[in-house]
Amino acid sequence: MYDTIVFDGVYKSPVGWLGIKLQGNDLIKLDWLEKNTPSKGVLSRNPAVKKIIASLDIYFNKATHPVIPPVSLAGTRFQQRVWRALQNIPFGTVKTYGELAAELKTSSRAIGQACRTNPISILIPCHRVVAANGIGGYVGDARPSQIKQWLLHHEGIH
DNA sequence: CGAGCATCCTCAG
DNA sequence: CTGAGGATGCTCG
Repeated sequence: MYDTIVFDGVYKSPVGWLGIKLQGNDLIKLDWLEKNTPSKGVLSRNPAVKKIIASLDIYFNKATHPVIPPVSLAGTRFQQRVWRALQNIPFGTVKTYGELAAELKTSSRAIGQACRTNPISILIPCHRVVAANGIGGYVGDARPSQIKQWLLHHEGIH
């Protein structure tokens, strides 16, 4: 899946490993890893990586949403708009695809598509967007996801 | 332009 | 309850 991507660091969360990819000091990708964990590990001495790891620690240990470190997002103008809107959803609350669509004057499917291409998990909380009837999809899969359920539960949502 | 989406709503059984 | 089907806006080839 990420055969050609070399991450600058990894983070071991309670639900799986996250890969951290930088460009300069900006975070450009934070995504769930499958099985193989890059050899650099969590002990990177890169200060920018350490900063991101600290933010993730805050999210997973203190159960609040951390200040988002500098990111550089590659995407269309529409995707940037959706990703910015996602960052305004507070810890512990959810919105449906339809609600976000109404706010941004677009369609629910377009919201889902933009969520799917979000390059930065957790810090840009695409998991707080749920379907009108159920939990909705995650990481490109329309089926209910264990990770998404865990994250929502972590934020006190049943 | 056409197809594919992490959706939503309605309607028929 | 279930499933089919149309509406929807955006992206990619």
